[in-house]
Amino acid sequence: MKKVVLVDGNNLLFRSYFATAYTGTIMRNSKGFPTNALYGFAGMINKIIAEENPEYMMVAFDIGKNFRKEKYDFYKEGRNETPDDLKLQMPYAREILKDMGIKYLEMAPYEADDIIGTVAGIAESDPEYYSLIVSSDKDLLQLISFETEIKLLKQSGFIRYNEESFKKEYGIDPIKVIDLKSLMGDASDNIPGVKGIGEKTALKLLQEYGSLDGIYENIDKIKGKLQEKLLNDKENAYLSYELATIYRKVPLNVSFEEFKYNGSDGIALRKLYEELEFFSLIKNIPVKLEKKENKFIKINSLDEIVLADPVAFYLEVSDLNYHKGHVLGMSLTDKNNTYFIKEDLVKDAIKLLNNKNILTYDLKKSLVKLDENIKCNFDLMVASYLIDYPSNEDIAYLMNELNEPIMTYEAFKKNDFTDLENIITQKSKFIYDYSEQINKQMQKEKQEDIFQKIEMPLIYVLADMERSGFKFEDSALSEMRQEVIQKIDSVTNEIYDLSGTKFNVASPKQLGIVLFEKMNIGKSKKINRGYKTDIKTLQKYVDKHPIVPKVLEYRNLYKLLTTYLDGLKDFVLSDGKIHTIFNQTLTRTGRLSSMEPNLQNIPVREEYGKKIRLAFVPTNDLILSADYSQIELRILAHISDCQELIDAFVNDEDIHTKVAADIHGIKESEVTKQMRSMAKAVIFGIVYGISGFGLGENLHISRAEANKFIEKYYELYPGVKNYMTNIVKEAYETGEVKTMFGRIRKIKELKDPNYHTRTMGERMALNTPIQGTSADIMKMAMIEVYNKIKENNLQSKMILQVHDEIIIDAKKEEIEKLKVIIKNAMENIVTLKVPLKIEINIGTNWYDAK
DNA sequence: TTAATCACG
DNA sequence: ACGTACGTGATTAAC
Repeated sequence: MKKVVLVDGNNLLFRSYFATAYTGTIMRNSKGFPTNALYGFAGMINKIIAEENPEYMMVAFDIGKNFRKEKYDFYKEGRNETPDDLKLQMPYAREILKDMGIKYLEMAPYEADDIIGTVAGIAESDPEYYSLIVSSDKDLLQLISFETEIKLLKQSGFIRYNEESFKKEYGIDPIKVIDLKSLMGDASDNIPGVKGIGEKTALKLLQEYGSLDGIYENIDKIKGKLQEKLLNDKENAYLSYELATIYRKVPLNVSFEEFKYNGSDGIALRKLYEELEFFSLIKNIPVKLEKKENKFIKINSLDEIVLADPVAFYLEVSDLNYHKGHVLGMSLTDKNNTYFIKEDLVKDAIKLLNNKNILTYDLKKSLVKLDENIKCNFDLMVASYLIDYPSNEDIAYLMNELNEPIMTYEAFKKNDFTDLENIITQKSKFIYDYSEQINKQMQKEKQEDIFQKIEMPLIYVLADMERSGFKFEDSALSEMRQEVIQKIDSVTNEIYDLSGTKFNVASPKQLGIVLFEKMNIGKSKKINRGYKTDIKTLQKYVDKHPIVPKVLEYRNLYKLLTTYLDGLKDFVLSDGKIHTIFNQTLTRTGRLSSMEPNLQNIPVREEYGKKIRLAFVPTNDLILSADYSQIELRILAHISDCQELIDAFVNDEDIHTKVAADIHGIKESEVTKQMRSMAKAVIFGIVYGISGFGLGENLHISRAEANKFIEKYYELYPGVKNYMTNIVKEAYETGEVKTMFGRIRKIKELKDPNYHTRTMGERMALNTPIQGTSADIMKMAMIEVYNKIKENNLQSKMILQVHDEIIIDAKKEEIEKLKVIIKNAMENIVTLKVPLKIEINIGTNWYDAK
């Protein structure tokens, strides 16, 4: 028998609306459109699908006037008007269902209950089908029969009733729910029932006399007050009977085949979820199993593979962190065939690609995992990144964007990689089919140079760095860890003493209440969940109350402990090293990012935290660090063509001291430390597009004073001011900005109607050419350093990049050679109007290499 | 899952 | 009148 799942759509919508609306503020998308009910609704539907795996499914809604109301004015009277915020969402519930591929029905003047009752009735008369009704409305219990079950939703979870279990619990036949309701009434629907009779009494009467008619036929046997109540309200009882009865002859003209559930239209549903901003749901969109032919050859031996040129390959690994995962399989596609290659043949199969034009997605993953030198010409992930297409580590995002729906890696993994062969062969086929199109687009947008000269060669460099890893000696930190734990303990106790209360200091919410309500140490901006308690806010009161510096100390120590002392050791693999993953296709400016763990934010600014770096040690002999000195400012001087700044760099002046001297109109020798650091803040702020307000906040000076600084700066360096004006203007005209080397960043924010968003776009326009050019230069330098190390047959390894710094795990006898190679590569990789300058430091660990 | 916080350049 | 410094990732508490 085939199961038909019948869902009470209105019931689900109301439930999910009121589940969150009571708090007063409801979920909305960024345009302010209410979405709370829809979010819950979509979630519930997903859950039903997951739990019931329905072959047939239908959702019923109320619509228009209903006949009960027409007949009895009081029906559902007194019920609160449906909130506008919920009404607005109702049409979208239908849209969601449509895109999910689920049939829905609505027909005035009938209610959802009537439609469900009718359909369940049809199923009963057809031996092929049986029904499962999903709702939290007990009215529907009357529909339970030998072929109709109900999943009654509760506050959490549900109870499933069939004929037997219902009888057992209530002691009456399901159909008698109508009689029950005619006696007890229903406050929410304003069904009167018999006054003074509730569920308990009504059930007892029905168990004894069978039905409403039975009760009145035997009314003489009922004594006293009860009899009086029943006689008084006899008319209401029968009226209630009529109202409570689900009408099961709605003139629907449907067949069960229309209810067949075949999965969602992934593309349309994705679009809709994007509009509603249900990003978490997008990831789990169940994908319709494509019936389209996905022909591939599953090979048992490599001899079966005959490859034309070019050929696309795709490698699937069992974990997004490929350092941890293992190879699941590979697929190859050429103009004739697609092959599936099982895990044990992968390493040999990859050799068949020698001397061919190779296309793939995420080459770095394959290089790291297979440890083979694969000469690949085209990494679709990197190419997509350059033209602002989805370039997630999961190819599914790009495929979905280009209307080749496939389940996300997350869903695939959750599904234990079921259907591996089918899924991954689709991926290599996709790479084969779409690479040319993306390549053309890349050429059109003039990203070819960045792609060929920077990003593709960089993949090999990064793969090697990731594979090398950074040796981590956790034992070097054991003393520090003990000390930090002990300090946290004592600081916590001091905080308890000073505040007179015990609470979780790590909880911003609790801390806010203690500081700003209980102790009243000052004022703080109220935010969503309480008071703002970040460093900037707390520092205002650092002298006001001794608890404040203690809280700051706690925070500092807690961060060190959780993120670094405890956090890092979990990433040490069996080789005693930490292998990060560099994300090459994530940032909007062209920088890299590092994750699992992030090795680009290891403490350095504070002496104590910096000691974490003691644990990062060489596998060779020494750690060598080479960092660009003020690269972004040099780039600013170059692209703004500001002669004063260019001269300062050419003459190797201390730029911050010079600017401080210029601003104050004094000699450089007269510049105080404070003046210098203020100038530094101004210079950095300018690069970020700071306002007088922001600078003032930062330097603890008035906004007017800050403005004066900025004005003065512009006056002294008109080229910079000029650059800022021009780049923003250009960005507005073209909708994008470029780095010196032509890398594009599109800035949609500039077209946003929101003022705040637009000004943010302006600051991006201002900053990106600088940050991005710096990233380009560093990438080129890395490639050069890497090649030179190879050419010279050195054993030393580049292992890390931190935006303006590279780290080498160095052999001590290679140090002098390395210094020359690195200095030459980094300083001369491009020629600007200003010199590029690096500093090199060497130590026996990362801490000492500074 | 999201917000708050804080580590880095 | 508005809101107020660019680019990242990890952890925890709170929802």
